[in-house]
Amino acid sequence: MAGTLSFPRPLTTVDVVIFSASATALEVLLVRRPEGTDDPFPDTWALPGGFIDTAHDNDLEACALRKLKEKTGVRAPYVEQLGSWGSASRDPRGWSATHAYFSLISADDRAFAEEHPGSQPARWFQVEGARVKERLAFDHAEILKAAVNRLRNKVEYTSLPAFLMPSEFTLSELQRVHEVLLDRTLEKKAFRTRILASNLLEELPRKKEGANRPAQLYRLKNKKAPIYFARAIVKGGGS
Amino acid sequence: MAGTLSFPRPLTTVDVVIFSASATALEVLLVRRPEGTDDPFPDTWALPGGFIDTAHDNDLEACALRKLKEKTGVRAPYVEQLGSWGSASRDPRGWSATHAYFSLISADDRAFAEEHPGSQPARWFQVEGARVKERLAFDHAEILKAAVNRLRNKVEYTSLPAFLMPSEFTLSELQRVHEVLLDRTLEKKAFRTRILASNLLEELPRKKEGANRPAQLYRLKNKKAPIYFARAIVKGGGS
DNA sequence: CTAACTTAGTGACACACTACCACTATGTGA
DNA sequence: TCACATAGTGGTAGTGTGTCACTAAGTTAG
Repeated sequence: MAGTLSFPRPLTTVDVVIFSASATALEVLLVRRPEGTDDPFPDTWALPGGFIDTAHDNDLEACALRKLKEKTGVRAPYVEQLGSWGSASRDPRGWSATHAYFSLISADDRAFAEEHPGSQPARWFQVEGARVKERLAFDHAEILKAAVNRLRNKVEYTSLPAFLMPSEFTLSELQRVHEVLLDRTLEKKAFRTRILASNLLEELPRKKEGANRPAQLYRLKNKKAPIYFARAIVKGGGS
Repeated sequence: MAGTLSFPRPLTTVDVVIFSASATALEVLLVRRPEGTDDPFPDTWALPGGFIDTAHDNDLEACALRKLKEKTGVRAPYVEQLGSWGSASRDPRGWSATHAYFSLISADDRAFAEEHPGSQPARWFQVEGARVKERLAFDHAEILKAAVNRLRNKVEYTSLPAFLMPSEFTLSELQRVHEVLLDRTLEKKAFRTRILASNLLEELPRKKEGANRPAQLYRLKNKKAPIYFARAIVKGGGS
């Protein structure tokens, strides 16, 4: 193992899959790669990310959080590592590896990204199945698919969807987000019992007024740590 | 984003946390780093791994499987990605990142590693708590801790421990491995009902003779894909 | 003012899997 | 043949989820 420093080093990047939820769909934030440069995939949508700045990023997570802050303005959202993808063929410039992160953004913070374009224009895209309609740069479609699958999976036994909600929300709204993510209806009573028994939420002293019976408002007790349920959601609801 | 190729590239490695189970403990395979070289952490135990061979490794997983094969002789064990660790400080040679994998080796294949030293001597070390007694190179103690925690967690709702068993085993043996991983006793009937109802095992037409009543032998129906239980193990057993 | 409508929220019981514990089964060795 | 050890089971309690019909509380149309 002498001369280890002489090993060729792969190109290394960090990419972030940033999710949010509209009223009817899961959405992912994508950026437009510039045209007229020598970089691959010009004028193509891609996951936010880029090279590690070895001079300023102390570690991978700091790098991911920096990119998240730049794109969404959010300082401390829910973030977890998704995995890494590396191969000789994923980047035309040579052997490359990316460290992919996975983030959930509150509905309150959805506007920022499209209003503050920064160096690259950004847009929310609806996720349909486990993909978006647009063609993505590199292997980002595969990374997105892994992120969506991971999220869908965790919906069944964690409280992750709660991190997509605005700061105050009703149980019905939370249920709707679950249903969008799982792509199936859930039974109201079972859902409410499960959530309320989990100690995830704090009841607020006010209700959301609407076209019908006002609904109790809640907020998250803990904005960063999810709850893990001992039992997964198994069955759906009617209608 | 012009001139992206000029970004300094971090040192990039792949490390593999290889677990097996003895009769009484979870064990991890470590290799001894050579002394008398310029490489950091000479004469120190470390996770098996090393630099990506960009000329021969097509992707990260292939690189991990190559290292696994070299160390354990096993071609297709259970492998999953654990995560990646990267920072300016984890390697004295500069900014470095490692892609960590996580593997479970059948008790049948434990002997190979210590009998075929290859370029570096290898040894199984007992895992106590989430660590080994020896000091490890780099941030490998942290990676090991993450791997142990992931494994412990998954024991509660997957069939992962089954991949640590020899090709034929009894339910009591499987339960003992669960108990070692969870560090608590389990209730026999509950455990057996859960496992048998899961369709994980295939009954063999023979029994294991021992000092007492012979026990039914089983083998895995699927050597690669784990089972995910809808409910986690919650409570323990007596004694 | 009242009825129809819509969404919020609950009561009561069925169901499935796990937990518990005492019991039986089948071998060895003194 | 009896003590002992481990394998394996029967029966029932416990706990969270699933089901569904019901009540609650607002709006809107007449």
